[in-house]
Amino acid sequence: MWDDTPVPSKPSTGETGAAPGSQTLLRGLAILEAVAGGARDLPALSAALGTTRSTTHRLAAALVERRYLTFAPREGYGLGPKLLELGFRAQQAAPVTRVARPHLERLSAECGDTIHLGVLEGDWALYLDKLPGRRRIEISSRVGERQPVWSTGLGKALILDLDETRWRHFYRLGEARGGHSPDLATWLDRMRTYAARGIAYDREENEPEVRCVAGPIRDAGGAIVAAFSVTSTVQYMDEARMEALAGTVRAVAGAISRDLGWAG
Amino acid sequence: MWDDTPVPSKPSTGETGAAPGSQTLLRGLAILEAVAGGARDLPALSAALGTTRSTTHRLAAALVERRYLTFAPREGYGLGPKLLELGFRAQQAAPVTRVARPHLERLSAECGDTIHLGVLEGDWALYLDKLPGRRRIEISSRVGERQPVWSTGLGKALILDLDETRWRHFYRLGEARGGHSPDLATWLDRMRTYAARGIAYDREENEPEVRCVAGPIRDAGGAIVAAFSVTSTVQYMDEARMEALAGTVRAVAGAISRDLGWAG
DNA sequence: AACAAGATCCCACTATATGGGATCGATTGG
DNA sequence: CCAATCGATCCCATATAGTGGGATCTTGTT
Repeated sequence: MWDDTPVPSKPSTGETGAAPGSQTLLRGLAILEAVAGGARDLPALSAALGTTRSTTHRLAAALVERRYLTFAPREGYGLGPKLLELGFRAQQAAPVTRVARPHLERLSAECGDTIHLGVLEGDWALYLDKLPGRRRIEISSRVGERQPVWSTGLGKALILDLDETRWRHFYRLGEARGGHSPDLATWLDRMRTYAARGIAYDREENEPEVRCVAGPIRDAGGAIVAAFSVTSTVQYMDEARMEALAGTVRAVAGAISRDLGWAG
Repeated sequence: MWDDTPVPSKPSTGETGAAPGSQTLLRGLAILEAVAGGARDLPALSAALGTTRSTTHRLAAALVERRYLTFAPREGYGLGPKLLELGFRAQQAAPVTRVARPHLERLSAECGDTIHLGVLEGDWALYLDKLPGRRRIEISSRVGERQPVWSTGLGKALILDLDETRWRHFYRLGEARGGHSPDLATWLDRMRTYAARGIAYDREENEPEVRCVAGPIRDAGGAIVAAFSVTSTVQYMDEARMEALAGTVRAVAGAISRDLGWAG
């Protein structure tokens, strides 16, 4: 379950990064994403792609025929069952998801907060699963999406075992794309604390009002292969609750890890 | 196992349904499905598509670049995070799934059998969700897949409210594609019983050894919008257990329906 | 070190996708 | 009730975008 993001190395042909030779395929995928983004009818799709009705219609029709999209006369286009199937398979491909699910369900029922499960994919934290939680607040995150490692509790839990050189690397990645809240020294200092306790926090460092507690999941070899986080707004997450959650999170993380063969 | 497109004996009219004009897109989708089917490297993909290395590579590269596939030097291709995201969204698009999940999780924990959630899509039962269960037996079904209505417990639960004319229609669909176990009269008779009790069974009618109990889920208007089934092999499902499960299934079906606004 | 297998790149040819426009069906409103 | 509108679907001449053979590079194997 690894994937490194290739860095565009050809400055000659322009910055687009779009390797030509598959226009039709890319347009088809763009349609999928446009529909996921809420486009319901042909004009909307044409606008999103910048193609004519004809072309858009032909591609959309092919996607419907292959069940990647659904089409209903009065409602327009929707995401199709084939995506359900492929998405489900992609999720099952990572054994972590299947093993962690029941544990996280139980935790979710118990604490009522939003729970995320994720892995390290290249320099990013990739969300594999999400359990919404009972509160009416909506945490804006999506399964399949990438988040910066340095700023999220989940990301920090994923790199708990790495050395300081690598920690700096992740901090620098964040620096490159916009200002940080904490300076390097503070951030490293916190990471050291998190590493020592085997739990990572996020105290509104990234998003105001949003706090979370995250724990690392280890495989049989003891390596961190995934992490999960319990997220809520500050009103449900005072210092006392975070401390209490730390214990729970550590216990659940241990249970999942043991299911993966971890002996620690 | 395969999503087959039936090949007509007479290729005169080109009945394949493949609307030309999107070869590249269709090939790209075929790659996705080949990878889902286990193809790991370029030669395997080329063979599955019947295209040259070049073409296959270009399409696969585009899919990797768009995160629909992953590629790792030693492991080859895999389904990518984008599919996770789209699949998750497709699932959330049906509110039933979200509402039913917690109830089904609880039921799953309680009974340990495989549970399916599905809706009626045209003349088919479409699987929306699947909870594996604790037994080591594997029920071969996939989320996003379609099953015949007439032969599965889930399918029969979906059409419980329809009239006999429509029942006959579904029975005829099955007849067209291979022999039935029960004759029409028997089948209709059973359907009447199921309808009267508000629960559908499948007593190895479809697959030997496989039995299930299925219940209908109703929306605020009382219409059946989905159904779920508890499936197991006959060794875990004697008559007594089926009777016991009927009560549980009816209760859970009612609870989910009430969450959807049903007042019954 | 030479070999083998797979991935990646390149380029001339043509099969393939493109978009303008015509058609058709359903909704809206006058 | 008919006219106008909007969206979906179909058709076809054109050139553009995709194809595949082969060269090249990378990585693991004997």
